[in-house]
Amino acid sequence: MRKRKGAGRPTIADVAAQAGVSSITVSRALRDPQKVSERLRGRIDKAVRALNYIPDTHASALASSRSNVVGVLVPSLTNNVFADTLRAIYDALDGSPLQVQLGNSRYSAAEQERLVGIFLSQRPTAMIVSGIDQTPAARKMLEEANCPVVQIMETGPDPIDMMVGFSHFAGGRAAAQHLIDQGYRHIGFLGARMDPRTTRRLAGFRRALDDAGMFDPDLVRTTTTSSSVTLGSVLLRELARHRPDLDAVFCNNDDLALGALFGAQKAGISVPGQLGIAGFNDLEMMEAACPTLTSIRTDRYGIGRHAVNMIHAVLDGTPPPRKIIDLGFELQARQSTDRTYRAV
Amino acid sequence: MRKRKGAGRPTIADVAAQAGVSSITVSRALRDPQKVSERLRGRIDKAVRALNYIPDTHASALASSRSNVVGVLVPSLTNNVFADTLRAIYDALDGSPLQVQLGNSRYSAAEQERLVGIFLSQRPTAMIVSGIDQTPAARKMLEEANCPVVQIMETGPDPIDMMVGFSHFAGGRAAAQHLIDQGYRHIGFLGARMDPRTTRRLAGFRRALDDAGMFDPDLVRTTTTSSSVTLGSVLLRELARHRPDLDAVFCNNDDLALGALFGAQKAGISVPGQLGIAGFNDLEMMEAACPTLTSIRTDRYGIGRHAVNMIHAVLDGTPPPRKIIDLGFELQARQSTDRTYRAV
DNA sequence: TAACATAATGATAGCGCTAACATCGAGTCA
DNA sequence: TGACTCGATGTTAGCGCTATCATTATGTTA
Repeated sequence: MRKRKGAGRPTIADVAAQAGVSSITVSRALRDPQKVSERLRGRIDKAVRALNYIPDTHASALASSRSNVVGVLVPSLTNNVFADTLRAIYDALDGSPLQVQLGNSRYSAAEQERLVGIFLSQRPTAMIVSGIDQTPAARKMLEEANCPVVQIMETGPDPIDMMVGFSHFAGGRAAAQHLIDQGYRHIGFLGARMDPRTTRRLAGFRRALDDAGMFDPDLVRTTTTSSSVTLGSVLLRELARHRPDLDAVFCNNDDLALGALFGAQKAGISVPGQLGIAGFNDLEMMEAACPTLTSIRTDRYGIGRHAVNMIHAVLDGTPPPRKIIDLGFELQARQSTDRTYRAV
Repeated sequence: MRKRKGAGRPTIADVAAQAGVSSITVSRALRDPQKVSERLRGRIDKAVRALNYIPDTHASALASSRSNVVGVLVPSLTNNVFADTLRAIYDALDGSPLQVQLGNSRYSAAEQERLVGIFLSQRPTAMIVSGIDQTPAARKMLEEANCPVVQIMETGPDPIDMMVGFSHFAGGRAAAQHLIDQGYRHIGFLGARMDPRTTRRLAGFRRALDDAGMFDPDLVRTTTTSSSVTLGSVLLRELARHRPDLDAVFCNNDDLALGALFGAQKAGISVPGQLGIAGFNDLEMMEAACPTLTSIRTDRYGIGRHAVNMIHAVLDGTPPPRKIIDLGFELQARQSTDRTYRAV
């Protein structure tokens, strides 16, 4: 025979037969129970349970040309920064029928492009992508995707559709300015990975130091390897050995800053007396450290929340008033950059 | 008219028309290029690019009753432990056509059950779920899912299908035994969240102390709130104030252990001289800390890798020889539990 | 050269669901 | 009472793709 077999699972027709109704009634009972009388609803529920029926997402998406997927692309799963944003996205999507489809681009624009293609083939309800440095092809696909698109983590002049983030340049600059204001004069930079955002932090750092006539390229230590506490410890000790006049470091993230603290402790350098340390993002541990560590607080959770809210707004037909939301940042000045602080 | 509109995107038929071939040839050219002559392949590729054609996953999945989704359920996205495992899963799936669909159960068995239902409705190729404490309904669904299922992070006697992990009980016991062996006598326990796995670590801890006649429930501090460095710092100081005889703590994860170190430093308690500290998981920072922190190293990356390998094996028709893989753990004894260690 | 593989392509009919329209009975109101 | 609304249910025809079989062109062998 010419028949296909399917997956062998019970279908909506099986449920309909068992309940003695038509398939469409089952479909309605499942999607919008109020449209079906209580009597039939009871019979249908019973049949669903009896057959262990699970509706087929793909068939549903195909028939309605509507999926319930929100595609989310992040460059890293290990980085706490994105974990916070993801948590916000999951929280904000809670209760809505939307499902997250998560992609990990591993800090590669090419990989992001590949994933954009794969994700769009699911006809997502919306897309959330990290950063503003998409490849031209990825950008084109997203522009033509016919769904809301939110770029997160950063702001920039030319959104694909919508944007939520903050200026990493301004953050880096503020951190450097703080160190200058605290009286540090030989300020170094420790940077790992050097993706577009950390690069812009460095640019902001440099601008502040340039403006103060204090920039010294020899005090900048960057690597493309991924960030870690160990790396921060190593980089700091290298730099301190190479340049004994170093009196402060801005670390392009908090892992490095924590590592720098440990590195200083191992090298017998007192923080903040001999060395000031500032990080970026203000992870929870910064406040708990001893001494407490200065950082630039960023609202990762807010970024995720706003991104989902913008999407909901568009889907509800009430597009948000502003296409670009800058959530800013906040300097958290703590003991590690307080020259008047003396350890207990 | 009775026509539906679809999503308005180009379909495989549009590509076929443009290339002057039949749809099925386009389908073949896209899925298995060798089956189509070079001449047609060229025309088809051109048409695909010209129309910006993106195939529809849902239609494909429906027609072939086969999706390329691997459903992965983890209890947390913020926890580094799962981040490592996820990274391994993504890495191991690289190059295969399989896509990860990630779900966040937030440490709730009920939420996990709900997500199992949602995920199975996508007819996944395989499922990876965290833990062994599924609800009966979730377990039943997974057993009947007709796809490979791997339970990860833990081992237990009764797998749904396959398992990769290690014994948290044994890990907790080994940590406690180490502290006993190092000569500590008033050993406390700091625990956050207290999900099934951390509870089993506590049980292992207790067993070791019971066997040594040293268990003191008053030295156990647990909370159901989620783990953090700050929490570790707070719990340690509370416990040390309440019980000045405390001479060591086993923290049910590394965040708490790091916090305990900071808490001790703030309280002027020297580590390891006055207080030994051991953590669990051996995150990268443990080796970088000052003093370096003892922990139980677990192979989170290996868990993810093995899970995917098992799935690939089953899909290739060569089921793995063992249904349960215990990757064990490894005690990393460092300065924080070395009573002979003196700070520089 | 007949008989038969083999490769390349096509026609057709679903996959399991839902949009769009159709029907039917019960109430409503002038 | 007849015209009409309205809610509940059903019929039909796709959504965009691929499994399955059919066909045609191209060698290959005895």
